[in-house]
Amino acid sequence: MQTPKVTNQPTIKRLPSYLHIIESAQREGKEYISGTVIAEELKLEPIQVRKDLALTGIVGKPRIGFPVDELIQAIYSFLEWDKEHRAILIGAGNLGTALMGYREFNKRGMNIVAAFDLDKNKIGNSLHGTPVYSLGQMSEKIEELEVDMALLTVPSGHAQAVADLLVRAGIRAIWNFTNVKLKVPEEVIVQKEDLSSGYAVLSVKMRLTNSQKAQAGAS
Amino acid sequence: MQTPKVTNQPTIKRLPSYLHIIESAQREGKEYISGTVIAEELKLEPIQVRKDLALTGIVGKPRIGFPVDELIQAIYSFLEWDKEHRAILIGAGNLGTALMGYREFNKRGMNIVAAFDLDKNKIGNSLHGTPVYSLGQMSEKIEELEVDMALLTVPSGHAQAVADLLVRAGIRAIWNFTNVKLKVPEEVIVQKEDLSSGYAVLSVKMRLTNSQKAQAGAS
DNA sequence: CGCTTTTCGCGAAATAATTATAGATTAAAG
DNA sequence: CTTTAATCTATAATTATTTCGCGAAAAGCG
Repeated sequence: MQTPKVTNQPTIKRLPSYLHIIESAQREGKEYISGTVIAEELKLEPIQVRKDLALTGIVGKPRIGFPVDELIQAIYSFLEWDKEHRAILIGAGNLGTALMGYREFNKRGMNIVAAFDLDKNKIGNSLHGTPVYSLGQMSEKIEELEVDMALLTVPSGHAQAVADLLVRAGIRAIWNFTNVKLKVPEEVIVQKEDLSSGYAVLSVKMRLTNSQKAQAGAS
Repeated sequence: MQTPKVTNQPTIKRLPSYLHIIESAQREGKEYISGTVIAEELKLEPIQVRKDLALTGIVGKPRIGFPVDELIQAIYSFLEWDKEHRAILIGAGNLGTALMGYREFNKRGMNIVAAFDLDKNKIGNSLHGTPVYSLGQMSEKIEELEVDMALLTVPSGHAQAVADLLVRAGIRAIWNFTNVKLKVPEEVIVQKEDLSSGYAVLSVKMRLTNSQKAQAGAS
């Protein structure tokens, strides 16, 4: 396989967790890490880890594993986390503030350069080092700051209206933390972060576990 | 198929978004909704929506669709969102506070009955109506309040230690919002909410779009 | 009423993702 | 220097998930 398909979503979603482990191996001074070790840490199959890592193009050495530094670099490059992604955040409530304070994003190339809100008490101040502007200044700032993406953390009632503003201001990628399905032109990328879906999975797992226990008790 | 497999994760993750649309149809007074309409709203294939909904056991009528009230009830029941899930939250920072204020959880059967933190200023007060206790009171309160699950929103450095406490206190399900892979006994369910994985997907989408544009420009 | 259209359900086909197998490579032990 | 065990790659097989094709049901309409 010369160029494996790069659109395997499950694989892409696993890469950050691999990165975590590989980086901690790096901190421990290890030069190599094997797929087996990563798999054990994450309770996955070694074969799956190796296949996922193959996507980055790095080849491992039998008996010792993959070169840590190269692997980290390759994952960063695959995700374009080695380049700066300038982001803005709209809605500086609790969730928005939490995201601005999330250090990991910085390491992953995301730079939240400005936040926007309606709250007069927040406007003009800064949160976790990010200046907060009024919504009215958004278009202007998007241009001025050369923004690549927007994190949307407004109350759901305002989500679509703000998304429309963002699109008109030229934003091409929106990370949507609201529970609203946004209607945007097809060339605009929307990544929806859906808390309910995680809760749904958890709920079903709990139900299955409980019914298993009930069965075990009955038999 | 008499009993379709109930462990189709992608399907389960889509159910909440279906629910959203079906409930808004209900608010508009509609008695029936077709898979086609739901699919259009979410930009999915109608066939996929129908197949997913089949999991709930509800049968639709040709030409008009699925009965709204029954469908909602069936999804709730499938996810056990028609029963109360008593939850606690550990780590009343920005993210934790945001989650406590997230009204949708209440509608979905989740009742956050207590929060725990180390911050003296928070302990004794309440946030969004949820009382905040000290971490030391946790085991006691878990028993007293008959808690089913725990939302973990502490700084990653404390995640494993708190998880150990939770397990010892008898918690069987943890919704993990930290970026730490928790080590817990296998009978304990952990649902990890991984922000980085969403960002990874978004990043790759952005890269592909940009390289497409570059190609289009070059040709 | 009979024709047309929409939508459903089922079984089958196609596609995507994971897991298994086989052979090759290399470090370390004997 | 040979053997052993761990790990890799590549290909094949399996399993999971999505999509298709077809016949049937039901509403709307002439």
